[in-house]
Amino acid sequence: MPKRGENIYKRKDGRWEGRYKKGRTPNGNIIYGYVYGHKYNDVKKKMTVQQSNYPFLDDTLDVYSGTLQAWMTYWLDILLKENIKLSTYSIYKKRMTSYIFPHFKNQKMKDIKSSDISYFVTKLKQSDLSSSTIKSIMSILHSSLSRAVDDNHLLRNPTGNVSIPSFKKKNIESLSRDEQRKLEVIVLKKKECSAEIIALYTGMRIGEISGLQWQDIDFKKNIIHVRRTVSRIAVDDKQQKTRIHIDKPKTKSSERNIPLSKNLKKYLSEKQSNATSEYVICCRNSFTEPRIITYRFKKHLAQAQIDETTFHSLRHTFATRCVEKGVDITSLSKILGHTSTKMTLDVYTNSSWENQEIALDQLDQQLKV
DNA sequence: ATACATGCTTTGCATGGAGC
DNA sequence: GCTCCATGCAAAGCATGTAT
Repeated sequence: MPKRGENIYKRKDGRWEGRYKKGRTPNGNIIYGYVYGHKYNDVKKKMTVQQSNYPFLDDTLDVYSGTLQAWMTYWLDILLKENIKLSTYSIYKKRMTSYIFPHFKNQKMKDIKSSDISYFVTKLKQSDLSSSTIKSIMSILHSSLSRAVDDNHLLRNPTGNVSIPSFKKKNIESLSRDEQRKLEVIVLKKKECSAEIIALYTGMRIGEISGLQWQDIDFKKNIIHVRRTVSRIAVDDKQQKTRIHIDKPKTKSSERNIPLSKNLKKYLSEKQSNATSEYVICCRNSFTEPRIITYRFKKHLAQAQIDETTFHSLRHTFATRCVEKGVDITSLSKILGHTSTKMTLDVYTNSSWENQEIALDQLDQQLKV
């Protein structure tokens, strides 16, 4: 039976058709040859015969003669920049200039062999970078080189079979009901609007809360619009090394509407009446950058005598409470801004046994015997 | 169903400075 | 002198699409 990538498919007329590469047009498009047959196996045989006539396709290869550094810079600044977020661009730039360029110095891209890559990895492992950073550096290197291959500037990608050991995922953390209550007691006393309350009752991410403006809250329709994220990213600037960046949310599906529940509505409209800024979470009459929100959060945790945890765990807490209350997974996904329920399930299937029991009870109620 | 490649966001840790 | 915020650098963690 056909396998993915083999390029053999069954046609509507009942025949099998296989395609093999014959060469490339001047602008890099592949020229295919075709074989047909009534049986898959016939086609496969014919394909192997034909393909052996075209063993190498490098006649149209337009080898890039510049340095790795020149290629990667072109790749990032010209080919990639429009398609990625500024924050990603800034990370890539940093990894390139700090690790990749200093190592490969003026080496030409076409001369780099897998052994050079392995040596680079060895060097990185000897440094005290974490495996996730090494992975990230290597993935940048790998994707820039595979773009060179795709664009016919390089015969093969030397990073092909260099592997980095992966690492384990951590369990998600969320607050227990008791901890949640203790935290709420602390933050509800505050005069200013609390980021924690918003997180606990909407599940919004820290950057989203940071960018939340009063105009995003529709008190008539009872909806919170998630439209902005705030983050601090590294920039190429002599004056400043990092800068606050306000952008659209993480992904398309993150741009979403969250229902505004009754008590939260009451809480928010009270806070709105003495608001001093267009931003909901206010710091010096403007938005509060995520960093400051975490800073305050840690302080509140200490006051509430709750163990150290991350702000993101409030989002998990929200989701956990939703599961406990029997919110279905599809709705939860939408509220959290996941593109599919897959992510939601991946994260919350290992929630506590108690939750699973409740979920099963929910299921059980649908069973009409 | 799971793993991997890639993109994007948040956190950890360190330090410095304005303003009380 | 202390509190709170701001910044810099690095790492960790989250999310998605795609290949296996």
